[in-house]
Amino acid sequence: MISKRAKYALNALRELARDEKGGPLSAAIIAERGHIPVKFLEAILLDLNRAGIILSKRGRNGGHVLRKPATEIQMAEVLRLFDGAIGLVPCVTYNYYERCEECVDEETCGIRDVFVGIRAATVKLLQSATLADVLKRERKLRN
Amino acid sequence: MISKRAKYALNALRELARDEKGGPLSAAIIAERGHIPVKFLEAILLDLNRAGIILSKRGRNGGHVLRKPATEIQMAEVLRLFDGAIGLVPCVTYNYYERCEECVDEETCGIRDVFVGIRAATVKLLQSATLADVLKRERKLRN
DNA sequence: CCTAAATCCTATATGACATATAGGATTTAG
DNA sequence: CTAAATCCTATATGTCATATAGGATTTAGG
Repeated sequence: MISKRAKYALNALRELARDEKGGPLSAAIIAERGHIPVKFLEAILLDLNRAGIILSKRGRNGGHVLRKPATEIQMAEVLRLFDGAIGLVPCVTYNYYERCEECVDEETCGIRDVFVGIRAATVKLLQSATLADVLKRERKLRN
Repeated sequence: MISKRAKYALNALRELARDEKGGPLSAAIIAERGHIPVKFLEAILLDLNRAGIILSKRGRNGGHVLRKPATEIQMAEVLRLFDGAIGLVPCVTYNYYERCEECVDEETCGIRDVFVGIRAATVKLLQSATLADVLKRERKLRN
C-alpha cells in the first residue's frame, strides 16, 4: 500500500494538471477539491516544490503550478519521492537497495527473482503513467 | 514493501519445499536455516497451519510439512494471508476492497485506473510463482 | 510411566512510523 | 498597511510491526 502522503500528492498534482493553463492554485482550494486536510497538504506541497515538481509562489495571489508539462511528470517519480522504493522487498530496488538481513544467498534466491519481475512490471507502468496520461484515462472513463 | 512476517513465511515454506519428501522440520531447524527468530517463526508457522498451508505435528519427532504439493502453493496466497491486500491502494483490491476516503469519483479516477493495471500484473506474477517455481528458478540461477 | 522435544497459546514490551495539528514567521500584491 | 498566501518547526497521537517471555499441551520413545 502506498502512503496517504503519496496519494494526496497524486490527487493534488491531478488538480494542478487539470488547471494547467490557469493561474496558481492555493493549498486551500486544492485541499477542498481533493478532500485533503489543509495543513497536511501544505507539507506535501512543500516537498513537491523542493523536489522541483511544482512551483510555489508566496503572498497574495500566490499558489502552486506544475513546473513541468503534465506529459513529463510520472507517477513513478511522485511515489519514489514520498514512499521511497517501489519494489516489494528491499533487495530488488535500484535506488534504495538494501540487503535482506535474513538472506542466505541473494544471487540464487528464487523468491527475490519473482519480486524482481514484479518490480520491473510495476515501474514500467508507473513510468508510462504521466499526469497527462491520468487525465486522458479519465476522459475515457467518463464515456 | 511486504512485511517481515510474510518474508519469513516464504523463506520457511521454501525450506519445507526443499525437504518435501523428507520428514517434518521443526521450527528450530527452519529458524536456523532461514536466519529467523525462533519464537517469531513459531507464530508464523501457527498461522500457516491454521490456514491449511502446512501440517504441524506436535510432540517428539514433530514438526512441519507442506500440506499440498509445492506446485499448488502460490506466493499470492501467502502474501494475502499475512499482508492482506496486494494492491497499492485499497480501492483496487478484490478481497479487501475499501473506498478511499478522499475519493471524489471512483468510477472515473485515472489514478485508480493505473493502480488497477498494476494490481493485475502483480497478482498474475504472484499466482504463477508457486513454491515449485521458486525452486526451479533457483536451480536456473545456480548455473 | 517418565521425560524430552516439540507445537500451541496468551500476553506484553517496544520501538518506529504515518497521520495530523498547532502556531507562528515570512513573503507578496494591491 | 493589510490580507492572503507559502514556509517552517515542533509536537501530539495513535496504530502497527517486530519481537520476546513464559508457560500449557501433546507426543514418541526408552
